[in-house]
Amino acid sequence: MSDRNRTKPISMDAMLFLTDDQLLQGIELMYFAYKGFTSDPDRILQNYTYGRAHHRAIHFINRHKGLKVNDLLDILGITKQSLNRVLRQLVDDDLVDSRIGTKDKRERNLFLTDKGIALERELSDAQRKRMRAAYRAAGPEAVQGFRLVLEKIMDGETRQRLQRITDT
Amino acid sequence: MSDRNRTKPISMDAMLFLTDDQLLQGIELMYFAYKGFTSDPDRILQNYTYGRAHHRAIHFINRHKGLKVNDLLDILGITKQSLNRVLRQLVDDDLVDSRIGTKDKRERNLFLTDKGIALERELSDAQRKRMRAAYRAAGPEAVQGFRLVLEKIMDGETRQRLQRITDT
DNA sequence: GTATTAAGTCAGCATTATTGACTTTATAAG
DNA sequence: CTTATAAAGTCAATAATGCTGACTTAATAC
Repeated sequence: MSDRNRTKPISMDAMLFLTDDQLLQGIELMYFAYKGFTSDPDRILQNYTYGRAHHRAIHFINRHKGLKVNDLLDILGITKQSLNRVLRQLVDDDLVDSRIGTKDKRERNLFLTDKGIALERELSDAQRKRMRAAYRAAGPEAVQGFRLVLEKIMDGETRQRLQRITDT
Repeated sequence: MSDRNRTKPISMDAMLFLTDDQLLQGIELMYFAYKGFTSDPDRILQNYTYGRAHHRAIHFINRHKGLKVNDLLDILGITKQSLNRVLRQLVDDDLVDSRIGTKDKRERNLFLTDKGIALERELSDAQRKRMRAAYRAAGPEAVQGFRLVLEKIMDGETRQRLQRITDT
């Protein structure tokens, strides 16, 4: 019998349920949970002419009121051309207000209008309700763990980008 | 002062960090984590002619070897016509083997070929690596919580569907 | 023998993303 | 002051993934 076999009776991997199958289960869980997570807004958005892209724009404009177009592009990780169509619709439909920057007039600061705030409410209420129910059912400790793992799954790049925006 | 105010000094919501802002943070976390979660496979798939839809098909055919086309449609929650394009490509490219059912000859049982198994490996290795790192960094208790909350976020319908397939 | 089921197909359309090539306006650098 | 850079916006073409509707083929069920 080798040294290796004698000195590693309980591996770190075993403690963490890190068998390939357990990891695959986690991966699936992530997929299905995300599907549930987006299902409420998706259903609501069907009543409008909007899709997920609009939802995301509305969400982040609400979270970071007055953010610049470039910041939004940075957060979403999409191209200017991709956002353009969506943002133009939202501005045309009077959900988003695009104000010329006070310091630098090239910049546009984005805000939700009252109409935009109303839609944001409708969307996030549904999503919050689901999260609240899940949190309740799972309990406070589970929520702590949930958040911790999600943070670690995120790209480091994304984490930094978020930090940058939040600091501003 | 009303009874209600006196008897509820610390609410269940407060214990669970259920303020609207905390919930919104959880929602964002979910969005960004999912983005990170899919980034590795997405990068790999760019080297092929495939996308996320192909990945999902490959994943579930691997997880439930020999599953029927209808089962796969059920799991993915998409239409037959949507899957068709993807599945045909995978069969044409010799990644998936579609065998006529032994009991009911109308049915097709789906399997990965050696080539399909190789791609599945490449994709899931990357994803597992990320999950393993996140699990390690967060610790066993956090992982427990993570899984518990994700289960609760899922649609009840989805949970039942999964159960149905797993039992088979 | 007819109805139903499983699978597969074709056509057309919508959403969301991409790249490339520009324009306009405003600020920064020389 | 002129030129370079930067922020925003636009047009066109393309791709991936989903949808609905309308079918066909083959096999099983009644």
